[in-house]
Amino acid sequence: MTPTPDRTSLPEIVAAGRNIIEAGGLSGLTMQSVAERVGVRAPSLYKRVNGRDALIALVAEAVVYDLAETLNAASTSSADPLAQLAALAHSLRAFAHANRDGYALIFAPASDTATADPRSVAAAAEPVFRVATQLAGSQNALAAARTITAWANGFITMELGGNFRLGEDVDAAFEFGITTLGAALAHQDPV
Amino acid sequence: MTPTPDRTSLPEIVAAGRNIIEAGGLSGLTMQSVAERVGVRAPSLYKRVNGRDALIALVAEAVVYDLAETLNAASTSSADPLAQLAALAHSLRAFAHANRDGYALIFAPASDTATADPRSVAAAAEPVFRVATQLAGSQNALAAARTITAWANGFITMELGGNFRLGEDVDAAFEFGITTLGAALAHQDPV
DNA sequence: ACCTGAACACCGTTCAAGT
DNA sequence: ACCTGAACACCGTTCAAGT
Repeated sequence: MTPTPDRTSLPEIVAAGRNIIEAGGLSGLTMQSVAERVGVRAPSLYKRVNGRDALIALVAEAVVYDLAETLNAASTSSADPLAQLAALAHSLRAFAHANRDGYALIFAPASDTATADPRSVAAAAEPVFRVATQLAGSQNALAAARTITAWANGFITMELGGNFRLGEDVDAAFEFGITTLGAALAHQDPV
Repeated sequence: MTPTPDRTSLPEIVAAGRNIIEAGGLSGLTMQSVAERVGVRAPSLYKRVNGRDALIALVAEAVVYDLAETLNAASTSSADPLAQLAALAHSLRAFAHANRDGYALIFAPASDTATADPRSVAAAAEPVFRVATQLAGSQNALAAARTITAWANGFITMELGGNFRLGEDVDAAFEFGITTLGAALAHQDPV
């Protein structure tokens, strides 16, 4: 007679998915593991989520949302464009290290893996676009922003994927990239 | 009595896996789809391969091997370091476009996905290391090579992942990155 | 209106039995 | 020595039946 009260919610499900991914990787996220975490049976999840891939996409979206907040905070730390670039790069790397598998979801290259909406990713990268404009001028802003984000994301992906040789000074290579890119972009003619 | 003759081989299995990935993505690669492709039943694959993850790793290794050949060929195209950098970048991008899902395997960021041996990847990147040495001097060679590969791979990953807005001039942004990086690295003091 | 058990199709993997 | 069918555990997903 009386309708059963809600035993979970979409935000709770997404949070559970995110925790599971960070603890045991993407393969650990099963409909059953998520259901168990929120105290429900797997079929019930389909009342709020379209399926596993849709859930993964929602998790990716949540990570991007957090990343946007992090980058926004980092971009206000200084007025000097070069210092701002460094702050953005460092906070991005720190975020990736703190959210390893969640971060991997954002730019997941595999064609079948569900991923975040490119528009959300672009929105999160807004602070990068602003500093690129200051550095290279509005004419080159977009290409400059692409160069920065591509480098930073590529570096972090390689690092987290274990593609740096043991004993390498990874921190130094990261600093080298920041200063090299910063100097090169600042040499562009501002328009 | 008489032992059954071999009905398939490891190279054939790896090639089948690679074709399947390129046609239908990583999720299309199942032990059954591979077995069917080589004319055998799924359990038979375990005579030559340790399991699905091991097979994926072998596919990744095969892709890296091809990539190494491609980059080696591109690196001999010119004597000028800047032209060589451009040639390497272009051939890497062309290779990634021609081997989308195979390329994604190389730097797969997901912690659980099987991936290529970092040493094979490093070997494939040898031509990049050489041009980095010429550009930035042996002192900065490693950090410079990291900057180049991180940028190029990050750019390609974003591009293949659909993380560029529609209507953007992606080719122009790629050229911008090449010239910017080339100029910046050449400004380093050679040692 | 939400939840559940049961069921279905499809995985990866193991293994005893065939040749 | 390689191959196979059968079996097992575990997925994602659907759906009729409960409250």
